[in-house]
Amino acid sequence: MMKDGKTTIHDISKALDIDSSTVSRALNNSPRVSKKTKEKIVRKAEELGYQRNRLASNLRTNRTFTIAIVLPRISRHFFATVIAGIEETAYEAGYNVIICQSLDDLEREKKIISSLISNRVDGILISISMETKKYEHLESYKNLGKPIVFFDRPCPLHDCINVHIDNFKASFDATEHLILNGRKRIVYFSGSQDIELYRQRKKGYIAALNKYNIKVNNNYIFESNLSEQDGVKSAKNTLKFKNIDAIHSANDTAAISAMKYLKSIGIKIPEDIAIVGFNNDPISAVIEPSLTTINQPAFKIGQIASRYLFKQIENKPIDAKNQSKFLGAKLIIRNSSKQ
Amino acid sequence: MMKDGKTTIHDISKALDIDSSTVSRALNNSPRVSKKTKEKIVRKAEELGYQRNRLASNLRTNRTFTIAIVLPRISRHFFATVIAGIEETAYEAGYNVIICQSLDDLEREKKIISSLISNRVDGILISISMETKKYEHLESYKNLGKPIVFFDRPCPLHDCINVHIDNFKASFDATEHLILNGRKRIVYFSGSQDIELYRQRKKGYIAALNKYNIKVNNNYIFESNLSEQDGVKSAKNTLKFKNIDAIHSANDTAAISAMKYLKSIGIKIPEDIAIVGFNNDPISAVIEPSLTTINQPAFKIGQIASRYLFKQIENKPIDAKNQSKFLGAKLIIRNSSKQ
DNA sequence: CTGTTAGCGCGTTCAC
DNA sequence: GTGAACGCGCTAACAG
Repeated sequence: MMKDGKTTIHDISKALDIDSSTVSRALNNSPRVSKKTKEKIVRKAEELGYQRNRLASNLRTNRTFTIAIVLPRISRHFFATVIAGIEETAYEAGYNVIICQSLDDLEREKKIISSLISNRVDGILISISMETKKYEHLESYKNLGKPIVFFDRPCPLHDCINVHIDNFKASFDATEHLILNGRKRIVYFSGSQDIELYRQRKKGYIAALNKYNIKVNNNYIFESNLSEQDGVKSAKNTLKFKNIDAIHSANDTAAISAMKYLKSIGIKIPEDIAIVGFNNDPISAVIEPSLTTINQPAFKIGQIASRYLFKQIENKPIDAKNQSKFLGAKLIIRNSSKQ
Repeated sequence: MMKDGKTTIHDISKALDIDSSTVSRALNNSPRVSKKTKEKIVRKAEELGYQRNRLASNLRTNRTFTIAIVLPRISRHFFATVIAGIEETAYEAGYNVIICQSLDDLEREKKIISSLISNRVDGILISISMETKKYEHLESYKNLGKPIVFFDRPCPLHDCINVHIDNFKASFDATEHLILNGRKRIVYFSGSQDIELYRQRKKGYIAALNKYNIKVNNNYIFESNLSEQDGVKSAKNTLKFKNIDAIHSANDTAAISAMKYLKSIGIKIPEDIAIVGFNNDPISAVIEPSLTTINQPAFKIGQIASRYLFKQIENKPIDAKNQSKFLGAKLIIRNSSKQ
């Protein structure tokens, strides 16, 4: 048959002289339809090449079985891996995934959320843009009674789950690692202190210095957006000091580009200088095997964040106080209403 | 107001004592509504925090402003970059993007397509799974009158556009490059010859040997799925021969893992052996700068493929005979009905 | 267990 | 230029 895939439940209904509501129930595997009629209906449906029109059922039920991922940039390895983790979970649970890039642009993020509201996605997984400091756009989504889960970049929005690593600890460990390897004059490439994640990382760096009684030299701390250009710029600034023996960068983008630059001007890494980066990207580990990096369990983050989302969508009980360890970077899961 | 974002056109209709159909027209910017009422309506809509319910409008119009990308694996750098290219174009054109991974599993691909039919996505961009040799599932989508564009992996399905590089030429160039650098005994890691893309690449390899009067030695050609494990296995097989001075791999995964393995057992690359890989991933270029790779213009492929898709969705004229050059890998765009 | 009825929120006739 | 009425395809609510 296959006539355009436009077969509706009414076609089945007519062909079998069974009411369309029964057909609907049967196709939804409702327990309130007898096995026999169910079988008859299912057979006919296949015969006619029936495919449920989800648009109609979405409208009726006000559900879409679609979730959205909103993140700065798909092509960053960390995010691509998070997506893979989410996608796996979603596929198993029967959800579609739509993906939106904010490009770290707040206006774009707002537009995206507005479109997601119009499209009535069942839930949102988001790593907020660097520019996001107010959350009205997200609140207006929440007001629909639909859940948001934040990953990577924490957000204090009421009654939302956050999934991210323990940035303080990861940064502390990385710095300590350098110190224990005899590096004491450590330049720190910091991210914007408007952002919780980077505040935590900076604190970790400082705490490690304190632990080993190394004086914190504010001149050694460069704050930037940690872009590639920032990495080069910060590397150049680093060279103005004598005797620097390590760089700790709060993200991998800046770490890698700084390293590339330093190599290009003949500085041997890690003999002349050691670098620590937050490794989201396999390049950093490959480009210089001795580079110290903090692995973020990206795939796991995706799985866990989306599982929490699905639980909320399906009104299942959640316990968002768990804190588990993964790959050496402690993973934090918390519900911001509990704070 | 913001009462749940549940404002409908009827709320606006009541508040203004204008019929809802007029409200609908105004919000769709129909020319058949006076400027004044239009303005009044738009103002009220904003005041009430109205957001169109796309579920309803989708049902009515049988359009979704959503396209789907179906590909083997998101986390491969090549595909992640293609996605970024598609997403950019889609965002500009006002489309949502939903992403589905086939994991190179035909059954999964079929399920995905079936779900996309149910969800009435406006178009599909697909890099078919390795297992896909028949195309009924794709045809039943096409029968809805909706377009499919194939990228990376060509497909002969009638009346569909294909976007991919010139695999023959890329492979020829790579082999020639090795030869011109004095490498003559070149092992070739081939992909399955059931797949058009790998047939082309193999032909390119052979053609280059022919050009320089190098005899094709079939023992030097290993066919596999080019996975990481295959890379190691093929590398081991390569070592059984004496005097091999180059490896040309039909994909980067196998090339990289072969190279890692060879390095691990003390073979110096490229002094003892040169390797050519198809570079989809920046790692391969970074891990061994002298590794020769063929760059695929992934972002461009995404942009171009999605532009063709949007044109078809919007019934605009298309010319799918263009062939442009990009980054040294000739890009092919063709409509399979023209063949 | 099955049928009847009604309506999700829009967009589109067709009148006037 | 605007209003009334209908229907997209499906499912929830209520009968029986």
